[in-house]
Amino acid sequence: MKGAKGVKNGTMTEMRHERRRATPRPATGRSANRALPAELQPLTRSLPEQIASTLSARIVSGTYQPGERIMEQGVAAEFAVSRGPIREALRLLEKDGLVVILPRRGAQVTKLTVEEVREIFDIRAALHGLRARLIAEDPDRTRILDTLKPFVEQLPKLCRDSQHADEYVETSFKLSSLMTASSGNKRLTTIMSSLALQTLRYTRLGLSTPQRRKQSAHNWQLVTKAIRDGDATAAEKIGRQLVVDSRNAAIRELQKLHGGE
Amino acid sequence: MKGAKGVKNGTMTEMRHERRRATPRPATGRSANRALPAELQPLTRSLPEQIASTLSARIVSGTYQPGERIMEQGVAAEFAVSRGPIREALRLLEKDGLVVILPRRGAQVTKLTVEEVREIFDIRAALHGLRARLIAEDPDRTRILDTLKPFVEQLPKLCRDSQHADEYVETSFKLSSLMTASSGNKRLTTIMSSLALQTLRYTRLGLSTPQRRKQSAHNWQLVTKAIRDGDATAAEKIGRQLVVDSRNAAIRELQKLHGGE
DNA sequence: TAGAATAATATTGTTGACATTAAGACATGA
DNA sequence: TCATGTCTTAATGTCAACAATATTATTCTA
Repeated sequence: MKGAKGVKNGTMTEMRHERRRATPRPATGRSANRALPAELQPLTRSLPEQIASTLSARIVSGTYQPGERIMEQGVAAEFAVSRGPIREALRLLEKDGLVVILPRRGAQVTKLTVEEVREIFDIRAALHGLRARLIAEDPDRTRILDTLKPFVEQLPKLCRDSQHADEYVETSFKLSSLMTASSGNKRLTTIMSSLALQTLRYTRLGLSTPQRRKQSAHNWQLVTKAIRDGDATAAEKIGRQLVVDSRNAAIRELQKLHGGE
Repeated sequence: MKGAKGVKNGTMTEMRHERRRATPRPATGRSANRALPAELQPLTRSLPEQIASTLSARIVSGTYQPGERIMEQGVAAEFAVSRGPIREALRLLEKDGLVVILPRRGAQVTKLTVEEVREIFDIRAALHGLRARLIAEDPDRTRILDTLKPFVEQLPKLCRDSQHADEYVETSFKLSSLMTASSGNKRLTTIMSSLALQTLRYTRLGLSTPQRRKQSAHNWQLVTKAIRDGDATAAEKIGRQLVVDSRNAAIRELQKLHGGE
């Protein structure tokens, strides 16, 4: 009952001794000793970030179940590093809301109640509204819409066949991410990405029927139109409604499965 | 140039060996081996949490300047612990957006550009609107308003004298926190507390004149009234406007100080 | 002197060992 | 049978030392 713990995914790529080449360094020579050069983010992802990324994928994909404990030494053994970097990685996941860390009890995959799912969707709705309004008010909105166009047009094609359900979810997720990034509000991007990731499995649940996908695709078209028209108020309203519909569908399916996930 | 680093605040209270008593444990006897008992949060704050709390106060109060680096061994020496707990504490602060941690470069106090301040206030505005709407739709809203009443009534008294400026900010901050907690959306509470803390210094800046404080107090009364009337739409609109006014004032003062903080 | 290469130093990253505590197993007694 | 207490086990918390890297200071050269 002791060994045979880890290796839940195939990504066990010996992260130690990776010798990631230091940033090529633009040879400016001069060292900016001022407080923060900021701007250029590190090209080289740190070890904890790499580990967090892997674990994140497992959580979102369901390899790690909600409520499941993630224990440090198991992960440490798997990645062939000590527990230090694992702890950092878990803190990063906590920042994204994917795990909860309780003192003396370690990390466990976030497990949301129906009520909490509803709460997060409410927040997302408000922020989606804000996002739609910001873009609708942007003079550059037509250029932004052009980059979104292929995705919006892709959605209706993926409605019918249940075979393409996953692809639909993925496309709408990308569309949403791209749209958020286009809003020009960096902090909003951070928060919404985090919330979208936390609710991705529930969003997927809510998009399991063709009708719902049709409704979703329709909503996206409406938002796009309102933005193109520059109608900020309408864009905000529809953007919010899009998430509210998503929320209702998700909760309906959730309660169909069991009373209190 | 080596010694004499730390001890920026008087709170150097030998945190090591604190022997915090374990949670009294409700003596249920039965051990729940299921995944997460959840609910009851640990009564005993962990060492990193205590340290993070102290550092947080210093950042918000300005003892640590924006952009300033916080180096691990300095803080470790001050609190008489090793660097491990300090790192965890810094991660906690990062989660609250009070510091930024860059790989190989450590933690530095978050320094916001005017544009970023505007962004955060925009998000806060949307969420304040959501909050006001949620409460206005709550059947229990009158009871909630009763708990808020003393604060709302306190505000106008603190408008005139610039002497009470700090007290005004503090009172409105508490009022806002209390109101968020009353919204019933726990995740919203987390996010808004974090954003409010990040922008506290700018909110303070925006409330430096008596006129602004009068405007703010008036807004609070309007929100309260709309909520009492159960007018969710109005409550949302005013709740949002309250933050927009706060934002505009803050940015005005910020640009009065210098072009690009 | 200015600028670049180089050395010195300070700081973060990682590790393995140990301390502390929680969870489960077992035994005892009502 | 159930509750209580003790013991065992396993996990997290902390530490100090070392490795890798960034930053600063120095030296060298044009």
